[in-house]
Amino acid sequence: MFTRTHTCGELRASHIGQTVRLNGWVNSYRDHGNLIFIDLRDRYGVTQLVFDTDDAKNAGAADAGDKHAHTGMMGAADKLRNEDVISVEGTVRIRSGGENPKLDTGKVEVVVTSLVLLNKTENPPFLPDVIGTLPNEEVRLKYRYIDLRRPAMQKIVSTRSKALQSVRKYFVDANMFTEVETPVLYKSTPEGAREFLVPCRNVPGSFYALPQSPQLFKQILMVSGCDRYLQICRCFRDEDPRADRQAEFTQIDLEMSFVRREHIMTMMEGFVRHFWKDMLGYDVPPMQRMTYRNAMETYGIDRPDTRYGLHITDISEIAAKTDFKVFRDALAKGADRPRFNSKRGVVKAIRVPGGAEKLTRKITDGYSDLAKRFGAGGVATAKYIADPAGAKFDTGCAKFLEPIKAELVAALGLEPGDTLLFIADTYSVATKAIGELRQQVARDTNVVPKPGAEGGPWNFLWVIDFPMFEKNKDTGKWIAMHHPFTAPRDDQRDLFVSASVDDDDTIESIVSAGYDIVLNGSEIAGGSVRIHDRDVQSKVFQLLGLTPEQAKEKFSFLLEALSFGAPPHAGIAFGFDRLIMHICGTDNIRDVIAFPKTQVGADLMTRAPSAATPAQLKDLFIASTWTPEPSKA
RNA sequence: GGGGCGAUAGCUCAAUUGGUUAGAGCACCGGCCUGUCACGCCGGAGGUUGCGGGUUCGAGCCCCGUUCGCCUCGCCA
Repeated sequence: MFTRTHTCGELRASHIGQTVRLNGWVNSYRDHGNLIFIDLRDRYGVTQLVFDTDDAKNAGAADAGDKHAHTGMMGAADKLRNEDVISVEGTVRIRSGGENPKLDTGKVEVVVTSLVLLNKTENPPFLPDVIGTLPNEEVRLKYRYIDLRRPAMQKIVSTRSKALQSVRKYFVDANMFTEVETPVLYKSTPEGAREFLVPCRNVPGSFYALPQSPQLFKQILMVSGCDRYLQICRCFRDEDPRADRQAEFTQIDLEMSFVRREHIMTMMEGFVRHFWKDMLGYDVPPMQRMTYRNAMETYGIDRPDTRYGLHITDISEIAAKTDFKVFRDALAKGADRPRFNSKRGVVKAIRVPGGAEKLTRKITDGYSDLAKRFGAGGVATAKYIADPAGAKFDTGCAKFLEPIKAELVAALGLEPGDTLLFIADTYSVATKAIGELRQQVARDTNVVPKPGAEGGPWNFLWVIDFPMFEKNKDTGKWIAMHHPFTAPRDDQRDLFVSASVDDDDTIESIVSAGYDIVLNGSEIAGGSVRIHDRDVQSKVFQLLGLTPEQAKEKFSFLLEALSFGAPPHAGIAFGFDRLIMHICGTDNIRDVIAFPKTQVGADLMTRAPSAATPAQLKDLFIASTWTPEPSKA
């Protein structure tokens, strides 16, 4: 009936003379009266169809008809509009009007002898064949099925599909991983991200949670002897989204038994190499490694973008030698703390080459606002300029810098024409603020290369040696930096076991066996060697402030499993959506998800979430406490 | 929860510092056109300027509130 013989991207000069049937959407039409061109589109491409009164008759169309009388096939072709779905039969021939080099099928056209209108469309809100600006995202999301017809979106969808195959090829086919599915209805463990809850009808008043990750199941699988586990799984975190983050996202979840850090890093680096080769033909060079401390010191962030310099320098010792109140006050904070302690007062600086010209007063004024958003007091600035009497500091806090000029020039490699930016505060505040500042300066001075997909460098990086714990600013309690099942680095075990609950400085200094993969400033994977020793796991819970009773209530199954022959194991999870973003060169995660959600978790197409009926709630023993706020107007 | 930006025809955008009947391109409807490929030509229809208040002789424009979308801080073990 309408079984096609070819796709719309398939026909070439070699098909000339053949009778073919094509199905697809009307991409555009050019109506010349008794000659009508239709560009027919499917996901493989576009083919030009011709409806010609004379030709159709010559080609043997049963009912060629006449457009002006609105009869037969010509009359029907005259009524075709963009996005109508049609099936046509016809003959392939060379284009007599010259080829169209923009189309893969541009040498040929199909003279239609039979037209079937499979489905007439309403006037669509926008056309997949976008000329100029895309409609705004609200419209694209509401009519997602139209947006997905766009070739650019079709390409992403198929790239994502190919990527899934590539993942399985490496792990399952080549490296003996077993793909295992774990529950989506899961036990609530209210550490970490906020969870989505699912009421349980059979046990009134109780709830499942949707998993933030299958972390504990995959560890239990290791105890089960699974040995090498893979799951391409959906995870749920009820937190506000960002450009590269959705509440519902996909992870490539992995775990291996009988390995330590080096083994799993080698395996995963092999995957990255395979994946980029498979997807883009790119050979990933051996990946650099950077410690967390080095990343924080030099880049002010745990996922450094190493495609550009603008390195951060700690000038605390030099800054102590000048009488600048901003520096002095900062350095007085936690002066008795160890060198890298989060509470120690520090002064950090960035040298911006050529900044004296590139960074206007307006731009640098904005930097203080940026620093304030991250808790710092502001940004001190000074230009270093050429002068007949020798290069000198100018503007900003210049006069305070003259006494330490020689040392600053040596420490920072200053050249005339540079601008210096300073942030002075506690280690944790100054580090974060100047790390954000560095990225803003990079954007302002145009030193960020195009993304790798557009020909820029792919800078892969392992970040290792994370702290085990960090302090929660609000509660003052220790929390696991990665998660509570992360093991201390092998050489830290004695220090860890000896740490007492109230010894903050020691707890802060313990290094974990965690590792992240960072690509161009974006975290694409994170994992760790896991704790496989029940006593070590109990100690972690203790340091996190869980009583033995609480630990048992929440994690008894894990502690029991660890005591019944748990092998050493380690794992990692890749953010699959982010991998696809990099491969496709987009900075919007919604572009790589077929049916994404908005900032408030809404699906604009289906209108989810929606209210439940009283009957549904009654079945679930749920009552809502929500009431609309009375209007203030 | 906080900050920023935005919303005008189906879509993308205009609309002089608050002043006539809110315009254009594309899409749509009608007509013409036999070699186009962003086809062309003639004509037409299409608006609660997101919504609700307010200021004003007069509001798309100013003020307040609100809804929705995007970016972001917090958050994301």
